[in-house]
Amino acid sequence: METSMKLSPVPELLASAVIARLSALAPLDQEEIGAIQSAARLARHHRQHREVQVDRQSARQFLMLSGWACQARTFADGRRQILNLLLPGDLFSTVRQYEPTTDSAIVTFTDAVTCAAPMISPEAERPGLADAYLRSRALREAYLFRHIARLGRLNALERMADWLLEIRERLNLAGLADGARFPLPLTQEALGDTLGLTSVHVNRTLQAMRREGLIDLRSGTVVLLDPDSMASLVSYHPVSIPG
Amino acid sequence: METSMKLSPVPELLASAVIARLSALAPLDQEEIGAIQSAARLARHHRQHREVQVDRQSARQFLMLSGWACQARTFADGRRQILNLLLPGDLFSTVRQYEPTTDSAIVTFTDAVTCAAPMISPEAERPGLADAYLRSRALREAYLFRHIARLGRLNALERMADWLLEIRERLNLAGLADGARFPLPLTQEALGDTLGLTSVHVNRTLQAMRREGLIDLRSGTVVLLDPDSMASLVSYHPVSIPG
DNA sequence: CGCCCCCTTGAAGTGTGTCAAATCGGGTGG
DNA sequence: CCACCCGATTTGACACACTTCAAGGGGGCG
Repeated sequence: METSMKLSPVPELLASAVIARLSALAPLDQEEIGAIQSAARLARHHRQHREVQVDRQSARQFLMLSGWACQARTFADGRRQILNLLLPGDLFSTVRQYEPTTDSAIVTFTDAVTCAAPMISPEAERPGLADAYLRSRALREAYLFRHIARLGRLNALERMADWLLEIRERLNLAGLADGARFPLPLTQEALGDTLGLTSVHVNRTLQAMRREGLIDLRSGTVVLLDPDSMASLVSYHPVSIPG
Repeated sequence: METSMKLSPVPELLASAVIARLSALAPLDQEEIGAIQSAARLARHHRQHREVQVDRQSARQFLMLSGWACQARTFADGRRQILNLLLPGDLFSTVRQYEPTTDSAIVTFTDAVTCAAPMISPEAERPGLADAYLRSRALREAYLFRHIARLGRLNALERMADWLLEIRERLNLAGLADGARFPLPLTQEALGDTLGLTSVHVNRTLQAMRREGLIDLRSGTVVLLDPDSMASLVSYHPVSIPG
């Protein structure tokens, strides 16, 4: 409960992941960074395992300031599939894709903080921010494609390896990975819902990776002990958005 | 080879799928329809099983005038996963998501015809077209999410049922499905690459669906004999993009 | 201290993959 | 018009990756 409901403790720090990520995607000028920081001052706090409700009147797009969340689809019989992971620094929107309420929603894994994404209304005035949003959306699509290929064609070990490498890459962009070490605040059941596996098999897969000396995973933090051999296992290449 | 390389046989007919689909997404005025038809006059023809190369200088986005294609990822060992199907009327772009040439590309299943998507440069001048593009992109994302849920959590029979219902829905939007009957110009191997299965198991699954009286599939045309029970099998709801 | 959630492990079942061979069907050339 | 060919479909037997069911253990928090 360290992320309490009190208002914005130091907005500069709160927005650091967003600023790191977006300015890695496109250079931002001082005014643009200021716009993000003011937006972060109107942050919304979300407790863990809650559905994220944002009012679509205020904005079309939002920023994850901190915490982990996901878009997930739940089937009638309880099966669940995580569609898209939301990490600190990510830009997201809240289109309800399917009809009924059980279908698709944004749910937090941890306590999280979001805010409306600063608008880019006068077209030419904030070229960096517009460009960063554009690239952020392109990245998002690249990761959706990777997710599809992973679920369709990789086995459990490969899925896990590919996914861990992706998460490191994404956290790294937001300045949240320390080399090959990064936080992983998901239960094995949530991992299963992400990778299309049962939690039991996630457990066995993680055990296998530990035995092979590929990872060290303890108390919500993972270290990739041999990222290179993991990458060659699934011929992993970092995504790169041209032009 | 009936789609030959000769230039645009009656552009009005050529663009009919695009016009049907886009104007179903948002009402288009006469000028906008004219813009599509002129764009279709500069069509590019692609032979089946070829990679689609479009020059990104001419446009960012393109329209499928006719034919079936896909974006697919091929792994180093030959495994292949279809990421996104392109049907007549679809709007698509050609970002290379991954690095090497083997990784992700647009490939035709049949002979196909594409053209550059008419621009929407002066913002207010073509509100219908801009809106249609926006909704087209939202639909595309909804189908990507559906694809993910399918691959992650459905078994072979469910995947096939869900996918067939989706294809009918999409073809229907472009005016290309005749009730529950529609063309399906994919080999069982291509179906496998779409659904994350082997062609052998696709075959067995189709046999099972025939035995159950769910489908009639012969010579590139499928008829859904019992769409309702198929839909309840996977709790299928048509996608709907709000406001 | 005790509860609850999460992780861990085993044994058994099953859906899908693999390998291999036969058949079908449409297009081509003789 | 027939013979051939080659890719696509079909079928069977077997292997194995993953699921299911079930039980036990660990750790944090009230």
